Amino acid sequence: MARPVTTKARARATYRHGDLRRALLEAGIALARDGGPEAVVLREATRRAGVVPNAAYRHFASRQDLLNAVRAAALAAVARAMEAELAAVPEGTPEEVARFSLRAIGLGYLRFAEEEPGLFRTAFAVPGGLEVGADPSSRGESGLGPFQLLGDALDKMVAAGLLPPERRPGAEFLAWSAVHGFAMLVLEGPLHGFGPAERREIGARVIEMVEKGLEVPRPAVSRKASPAKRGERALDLGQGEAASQSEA
Amino acid sequence: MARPVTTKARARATYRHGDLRRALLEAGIALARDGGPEAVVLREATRRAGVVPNAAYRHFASRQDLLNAVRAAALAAVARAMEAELAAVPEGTPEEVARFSLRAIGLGYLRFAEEEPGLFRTAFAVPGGLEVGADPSSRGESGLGPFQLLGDALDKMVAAGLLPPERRPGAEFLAWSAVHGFAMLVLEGPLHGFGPAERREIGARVIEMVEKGLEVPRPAVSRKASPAKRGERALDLGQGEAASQSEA
DNA sequence: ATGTTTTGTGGACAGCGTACACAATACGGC
DNA sequence: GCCGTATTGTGTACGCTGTCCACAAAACAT
Repeated sequence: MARPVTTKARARATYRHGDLRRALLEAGIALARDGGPEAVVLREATRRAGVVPNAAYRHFASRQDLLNAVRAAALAAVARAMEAELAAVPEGTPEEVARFSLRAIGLGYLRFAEEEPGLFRTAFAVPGGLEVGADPSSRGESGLGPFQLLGDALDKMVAAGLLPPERRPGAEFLAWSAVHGFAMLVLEGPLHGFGPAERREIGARVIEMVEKGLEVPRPAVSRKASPAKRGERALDLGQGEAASQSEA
Repeated sequence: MARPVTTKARARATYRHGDLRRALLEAGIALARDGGPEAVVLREATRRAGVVPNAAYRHFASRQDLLNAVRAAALAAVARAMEAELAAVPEGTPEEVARFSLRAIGLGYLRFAEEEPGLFRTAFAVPGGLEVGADPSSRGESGLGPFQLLGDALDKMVAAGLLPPERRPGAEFLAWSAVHGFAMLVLEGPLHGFGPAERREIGARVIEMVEKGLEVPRPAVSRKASPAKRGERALDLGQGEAASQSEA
């Protein structure tokens, strides 16, 4: 309602929608919010926009294209959740700020996963693949996406001397792995048996784990006892295994 | 081919398939292997089994039911990948065995994710939810599912004195979070820019992080400075937010 | 006012999951 | 061996989906 007609507001004819693209995007976001990515159905979005199915193709190349736009919006929402948490970080020494910033990032992430599971899954549980910083519409208020916000927090930790610079490269993946994995477990069921308080407790331990994992300069465990043969083949098994591993 | 006919092998009439359920399951597994869960299409499975679409309904209540069976098989495959890695753990002191068992679990998990992304995603990236130990057909050779295997490894660590007993509850979620999250990042794209060697390096650091995170008895960081107001409001974005968060 | 570009409509198609009625086969009791 | 019954695969059909095409209406440039 009250769409901004481009020239003269000839109120009778609804042929021109005014801002169909936005309407479709918002319908898609609403669908994703309750139902996740698979609920983003093109025809349903057009239905909600009060328009014939094919009209969508004037604004999105395909359902996947619409879904990508919804995903960008969901990523932006994740970024905003992080920013909201960052804004609550109290003043203090650079060390404190850095440490609590990292924590805030993690908490914002988990908070969003728990409160907006549909959008969260849309943002991340994507079959096709995920470009971390590509789409500019996936940023938060600060103009940064979730991934950049995490990187910033880690940079602050380096500056504050909490994270050895040589451990900085790849550190976002350590942090992201732990928190993202936890969010996935929460969403996918394994932690549904736990109450919210227990989940938060475990979530806090996950974040602690990240902090611990980043701080140590080198593993205390010597790898001397590591079996030689595993070092060689490492992660490639390759042939023969995949062929026979269907369930009998 | 060469299906075991139940009574007399009247080779001409193919009306009775022999073991359609198994054929459908294997077709479903094949579909999931290259294409992930969304590629498990009921009609295509029946096509591959050489049967009319509705025949599937004599063996599976719905597409979702077939998908669940495929998922169980995929979980069993994950368990077998873990077991294969466990079998390579060398003899040694209980501490060594315990530590390397945990590492083997993680490596097996990551190895499977990298080698069988389709099956891995089918096993875990499930919209509906995931029962960790429910289905008996989701176990490996040892009769244990992936989750129980991890639990066993952690129990071994407690027995070896590497993990304080009071930290044992919930520990599988810490470990699982980190490794599962890393696997997801590998599958979903963010780490596609890295070569296999770098991915393995980061994966190893993730596992180190888990080990570090489990060993420490209590967090060194006091939480005194945590902002109070955050406890109250938690996460309500609610109104007006979705409306304005589309990219213009 | 007129021609061009943009945007929404109408109709169609193949593919999907699934429901119902029906036919072919296997099995259990005689 | 025969026959009723339960099992399992077939045929047809419906509504849903994403997408293509030709066409019409509105907006814009001239």
